[in-house]
Amino acid sequence: MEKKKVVIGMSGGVDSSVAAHLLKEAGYDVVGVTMQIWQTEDACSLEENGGCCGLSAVEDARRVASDLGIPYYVMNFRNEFKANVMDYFVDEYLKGRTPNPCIACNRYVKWESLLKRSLDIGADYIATGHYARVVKLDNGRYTLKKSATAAKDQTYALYNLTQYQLEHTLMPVGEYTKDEIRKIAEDIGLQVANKPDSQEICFVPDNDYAKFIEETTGEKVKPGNFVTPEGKVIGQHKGIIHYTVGQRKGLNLSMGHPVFVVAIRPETNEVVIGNAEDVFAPSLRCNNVNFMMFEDLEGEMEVTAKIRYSHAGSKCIIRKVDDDVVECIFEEPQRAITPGQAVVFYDGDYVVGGGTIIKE
RNA sequence: AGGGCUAUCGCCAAGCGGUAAGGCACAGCACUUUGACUGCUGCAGUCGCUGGUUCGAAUCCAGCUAGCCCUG
Repeated sequence: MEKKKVVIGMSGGVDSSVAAHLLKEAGYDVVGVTMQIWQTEDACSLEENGGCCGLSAVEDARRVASDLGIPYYVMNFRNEFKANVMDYFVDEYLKGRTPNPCIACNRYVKWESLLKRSLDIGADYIATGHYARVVKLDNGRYTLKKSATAAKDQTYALYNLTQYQLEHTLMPVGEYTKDEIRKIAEDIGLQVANKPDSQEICFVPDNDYAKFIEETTGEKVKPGNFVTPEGKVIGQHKGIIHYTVGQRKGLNLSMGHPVFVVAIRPETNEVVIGNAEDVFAPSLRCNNVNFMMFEDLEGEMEVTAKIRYSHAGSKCIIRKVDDDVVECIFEEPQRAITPGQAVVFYDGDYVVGGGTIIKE
């Protein structure tokens, strides 16, 4: 029987490197690929920022592929990344919303572009170093299961995957803890064993995303008013792109007690400021919905929803209120429900589906 | 140019003769494959100015300056 061929997306980090190793051990015909996304050629050799989409990606990944004895290629996805991740990121902020670029990158770049090109060159699967597990349910559908370790689970950022994409995806790292992965990396002698995890937005290395937006658009954002929920003006803000719901730092508002961003109003260029308790809300709505466990949601369902990457999850009831709109009513009010962020529904360890949070 | 009140960190504010609390803001670090939240640490050699009393003053006294209020 012929070996199945799998393309592993290699970032040069520990996780994808070990994933490649695990696949090879499991008997797959493994091909390593690094996606060129935002880096310019001369920046690729810089030695900073490990992990997902870091600067030293190509150099490290090539080295790992060589160590593992697998073929290695670099594929250019700059256009796809620019259009679907960077431009989306900028547009969302300009609209007063808070995007999650990693989710967009996963969906459009990794699971649309990379998967297509991989299948084109004869692969059966693509694989990544995500902490998540692809499983097939009794009803024949594919879904994601949380990784073996609650401490590191990345299913949230992958809720968008279609059945077809899941059917052609392998995530071998999902069965292990981060420590186990590092241990394996050490045992097989990988140089990258101790590379730090990635963080921040990969294409904004200095973490000043507002500056990035202004450089991209070539325009300064307009300052506006900070207002209370009652409409009283209490100060001037630097432009709505600098803020997100729930934010406290950087407001430069000295009210005697902590104050937070409650909402952003792009129509009037206002940022609404309130107390800690004003940031809580009992429900949300989302669109761009994708379900994994079933074709479509019928009636009501009790699930656990995560409203941001590092959210423990909270019990709620979901139901459709329109063709592509799901309403989610929480048992307990949730803090900083933010338009533009993803909400992902879970049934135990399994991903039910998810969507993009919209304004109430 | 009569009378009263007030002047302490960017903002608010303790202090009432014994050697500058606290909150907010701000900064750094930790956490984090998004933005945030959170936690930890830091943050007035000086109390509007000038003199005086005292072993010792932000705290008492005098003058000056500034702001607020009342009466001309």
